Amino acid sequence: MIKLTLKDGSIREIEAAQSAAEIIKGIGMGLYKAACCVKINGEVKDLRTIIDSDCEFEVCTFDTIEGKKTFWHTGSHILAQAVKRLYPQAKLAIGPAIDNGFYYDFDLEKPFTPEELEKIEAEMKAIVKEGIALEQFELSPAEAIAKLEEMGEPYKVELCQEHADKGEPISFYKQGEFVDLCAGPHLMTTAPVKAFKLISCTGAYWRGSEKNKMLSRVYATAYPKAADLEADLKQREEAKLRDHNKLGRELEYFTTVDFIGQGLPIMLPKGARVVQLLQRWVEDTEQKHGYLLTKTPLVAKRELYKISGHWDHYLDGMFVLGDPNDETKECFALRPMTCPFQYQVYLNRQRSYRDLPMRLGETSTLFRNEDSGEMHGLIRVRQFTISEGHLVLRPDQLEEEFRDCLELAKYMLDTVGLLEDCTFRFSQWDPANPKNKYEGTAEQWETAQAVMAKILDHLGVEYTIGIDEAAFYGPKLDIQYKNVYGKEDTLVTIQIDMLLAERFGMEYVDEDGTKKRPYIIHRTSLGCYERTLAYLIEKYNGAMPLWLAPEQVRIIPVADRHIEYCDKLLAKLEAAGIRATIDDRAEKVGKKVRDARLERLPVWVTVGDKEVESETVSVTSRREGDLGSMTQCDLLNKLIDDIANKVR
RNA sequence: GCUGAUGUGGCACAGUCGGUAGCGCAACGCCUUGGUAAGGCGUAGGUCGUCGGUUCAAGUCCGAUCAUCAGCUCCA
Repeated sequence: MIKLTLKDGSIREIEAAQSAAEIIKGIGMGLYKAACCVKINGEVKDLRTIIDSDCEFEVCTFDTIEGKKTFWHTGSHILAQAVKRLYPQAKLAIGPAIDNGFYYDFDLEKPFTPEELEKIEAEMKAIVKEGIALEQFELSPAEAIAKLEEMGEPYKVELCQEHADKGEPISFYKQGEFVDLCAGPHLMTTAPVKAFKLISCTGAYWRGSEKNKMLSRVYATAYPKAADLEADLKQREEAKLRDHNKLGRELEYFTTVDFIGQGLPIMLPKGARVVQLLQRWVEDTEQKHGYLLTKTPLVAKRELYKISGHWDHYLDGMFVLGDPNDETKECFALRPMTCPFQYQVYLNRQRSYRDLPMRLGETSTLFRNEDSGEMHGLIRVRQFTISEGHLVLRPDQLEEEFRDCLELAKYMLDTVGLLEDCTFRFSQWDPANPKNKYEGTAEQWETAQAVMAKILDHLGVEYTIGIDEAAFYGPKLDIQYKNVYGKEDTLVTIQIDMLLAERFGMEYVDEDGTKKRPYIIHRTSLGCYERTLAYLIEKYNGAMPLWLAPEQVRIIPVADRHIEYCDKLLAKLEAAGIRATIDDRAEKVGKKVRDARLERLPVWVTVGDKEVESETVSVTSRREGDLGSMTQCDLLNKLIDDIANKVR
C-alpha cells in the first residue's frame, strides 16, 4: 500500500506504483482533464511521474502558478513544432514559460513578419487539434549530444554539453515528429492548449549576452478557455491605454523635442507641479527624520570620479566635458550620482562618533548617458532628479538606520499609493565573476551581504535574490515596480557600502580616541521624481490623488452671470492654497464637465442660479461621485481635510 | 548599442498602380447663456521626420540619418 496525503489533508491509498496521471483519473476525470502537473512532496513533477512510495500529493491545475507554467511550457513546444514544420531550417534555442505566457527563441535568416506569425498560429491550431501525445525519454549525455548534432541543433548541443559534465541522463520530450531537449514538466498531450495567441516577434541575444548572436523571439500566451485568452488580450490592450508615455503626453505632463535629445523630457506645467509637490513633501519629511539638506555641484573634474571609482566603472555612462584621455587639460563630467559630492559635506571637518549617524539628503539631478535604445518616457531618461541621500554610520548603527531608511521609503511609497504593487529584491554580487565589476574582497562582500540578509530577515521583508545585480561598491535592497507592459524597474534602492569611505578617507574619532572607518548607506526615499511620476500616471490612469493634482478644483459657471460668484469662490480656494481654475468658456455645462472628466480633475463644482442664490456649490468628486449641494465653507473644509490627509 | 516596426497639420487617422494632400477632434471667429460626458455655422492650419538618390514627376520607390514604440542587453 502506498499512502498519498492530498492537499486537503485526506489520505488516499493505492495498491501499487502508478503514474500521477492514473492516480488523478482515479480521483476524478474532471480533475484529470484540468490537471497540468503535480507537486510531490512540494516538488513540481510531470503527470507521467510514477508514484511508488508514500508522499504528499498535490494536483496543479491551470489555476496554480505551477500549472500555468507547465501549460505554457507545452505551448512553447507546440510553437516550436509549428515553426519546425513550416521552417525546417530554423534552429531552436530556448522556450520557457514566463509570468504571462511563454516564448521561444529561434535562429532564423529573417525574423517573422506578422503574416508569418499568422501562418504559424494556424499550424499550431492543427497541432492542438491533432492532440499529439507528449512522450518523455532519456539519453546518456553522449547519446544526447550525438542526437542533437544529428538533428542539426547547435544551440541545443551547447546547452546539453553543460549538463553533460554532471553525468546525469538528459531528458527529452517528443510529440509526433518533434523532439526537444527539455527537463519538463509537460502536459500529457497538445490538446488542452486550445486558446493561444502569438503576441510579437522581437530580437533577443542568445543566452542574454550582447556578445552573442541575436535570435528571433516569439512571445505568446495561451489558456485552456477562449474566454480567458480574450480577457487577457483585452487587459493587455487596456493596460496600454494607461501607458504614462502616451497618457502623460496627452494630459500634458511632459513632452520631448527631437533637437533637445533622447531621454531629456520637458516637464510641462502639470508635470513640473507634481514633481514640485512631491519634492517639497520629501524634503520636509526627511528633515523631520533628521536629514540634513545639502546642495552640491552637478559637475566635477575627472579627478573626483577617479577617487570614487566611477571613472573606471562608469565612464561610458557619463557625459564628459573635454577629452577624457588628455591628462594635460582639465576634464569635467556631469555627475551620474551624488555620492562623492555629498561625502565632501562629511569631510568638511574632522568628525566624531558624536556626529554619527549623519544623514545627508539632497534633491539631486543626475546625468547618465544611456544607450540610445534604453530610453522610455519618464521611466528611463538621461537627466533625472532623485531624492538622494547618504548616511554615515558607526557599524553598530547600521541595522537601525537601514531599517529606518526602509521604513521611510515604505511610508512614502505607501502615501503615494505605489507600495502595494512593489516587490523587494536583494541585489547581490556574483561570486562567479568578481573581477567583472565589483570592488573589494570576497570577505567584505560576504560580510556586507550577511549584514543585509540579517536586517531583512529581522524586518520580515519578503524578497527575491538578484545575483549580479549589486552596485560595484556593495549590495542593494531594490524596491521594484512594474510598468503597464509588465517591465520591471527599480523605484527605490537602499545600499550598504563598505568601500567608498576608505577611498575618500572618511573616518571618525571614536569614544576611545582612535580613528575608525564609518559605514555608508546610499538610499533614496521616493526614487527619482520622473520615474515616480510615470508610475503615478500609470497607477491612477492619469487621475492624480487630490493632494498631488496639478489642478485640484475646476469651477464651472452655468452662464456668464455666475462668473462673479465663481471669482469669489476661486479667491477663497486660492487663499486656502487650493489649486483651482474657472472654466468660463462659452460652452455648455455638459461640455465643460466632459472636459473636466477627460482631464482627470479630482473635483469640479458647478455654479448656476440655485447655487448663487443659496450661497452653495454643486460638487462632484472623481472618486466619490456626485456629492450634491455643499456650502462654500463645507467644500473648503472637505478639500483642506482631504489634502492634509493625502487621500487617494 | 542590437532586432523589428513606425514617422502625413496640436491629437487620432485616410491617401489605391508614383501624377504635386483628405476627414474627424482640437484651435480661432461669429451665433447660442445653455444645469452635469461633445450646441450651431464659419475660418485658418500640413509639402508628408530630416538629408540625399532614382524619375519628366515621390507622401508613395531606394539609401542614409534622426526620433518614437516593443523586445534584448544595460540601468534609478
